[in-house]
Amino acid sequence: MQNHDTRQEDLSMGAWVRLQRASTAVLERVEARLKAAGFPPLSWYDVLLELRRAEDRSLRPVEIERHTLLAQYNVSRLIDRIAAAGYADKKKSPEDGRGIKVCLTRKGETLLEEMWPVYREAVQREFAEHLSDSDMKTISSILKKLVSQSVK
Amino acid sequence: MQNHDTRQEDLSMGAWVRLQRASTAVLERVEARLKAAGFPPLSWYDVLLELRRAEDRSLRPVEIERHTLLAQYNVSRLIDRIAAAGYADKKKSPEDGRGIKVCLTRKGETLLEEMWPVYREAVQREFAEHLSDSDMKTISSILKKLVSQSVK
DNA sequence: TCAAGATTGATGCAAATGCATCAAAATGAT
DNA sequence: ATCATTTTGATGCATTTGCATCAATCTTGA
Repeated sequence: MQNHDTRQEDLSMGAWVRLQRASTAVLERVEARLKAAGFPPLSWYDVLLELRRAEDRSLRPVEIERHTLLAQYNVSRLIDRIAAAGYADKKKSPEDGRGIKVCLTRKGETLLEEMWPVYREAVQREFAEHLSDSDMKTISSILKKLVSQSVK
Repeated sequence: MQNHDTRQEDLSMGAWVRLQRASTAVLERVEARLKAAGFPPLSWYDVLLELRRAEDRSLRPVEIERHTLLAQYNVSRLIDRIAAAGYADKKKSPEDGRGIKVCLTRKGETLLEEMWPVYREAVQREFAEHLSDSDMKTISSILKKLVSQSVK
């Protein structure tokens, strides 16, 4: 028998495709609810949330990059947009001449507070409502194995 | 106690975030392998595969839209790119004056055949290898509940 | 100390996506 | 049959992403 038999291959591809379809479908529905409520995309929320979690409510772009899995050039421009909208400030990093610090503004905190109930309900309705608590625990622990894996 | 208690909320949000992170991370790695091998993005493969599965190796754009969850305007332009590269032909639909039929070409079939081993191995290495067969069955059956849900 | 290399963040340009809208054809109700 | 409605597919425009590359600064090792 071959290294990868057909049965196992079907199983992997099926699970793979389902993972992609399910996460895309639900993400689109959640994003649609945020947009319908007049809010920016989820990526803005993610960044602002990371800022709020940080020590002094500020992070360097490179840290945001690591937290969010966004590409460097995307972080750079996402920050520009968020800052242009007044939800964060870009300040020179005191300890690293190359770097900047992205600081959450009061307006950014307010946005987080306003988005949260809408986001929470969207996830509830489009995701959590369809699964049991046990389902969620199960996929959490399985998917955890996929997030940080060795590069090769 | 409130309708949504904090414990349950943490559970849902945790599972939700993990779903998004995991699927994005693995998708990026798989796409990177395809690109490194000189192939077009996965969306091309998805479309061509749907064409090959179809009755006469052709589908109307609206059908592709439904199979792939891509937006209408994205399908329209993705088809243009795929056709421009010679992997499919756009023909007038005989039974519907509005419609077109997208037909898989021989070159498209060849691409599918050439991409398949690379795609298969990418999914194996970046996804399947990290999970047990039982894990894959489990997430398949759980995620199935999320794919087609009522619009509400 | 100082040169080589790595890290950080920005940006010009091309490609892809999202949005709104359009025209053409099909459908359906009267 | 006719007209309003729906469906299908395309497209102009703005936004976002991806790629390659850059300049500035930091780090390391001799």
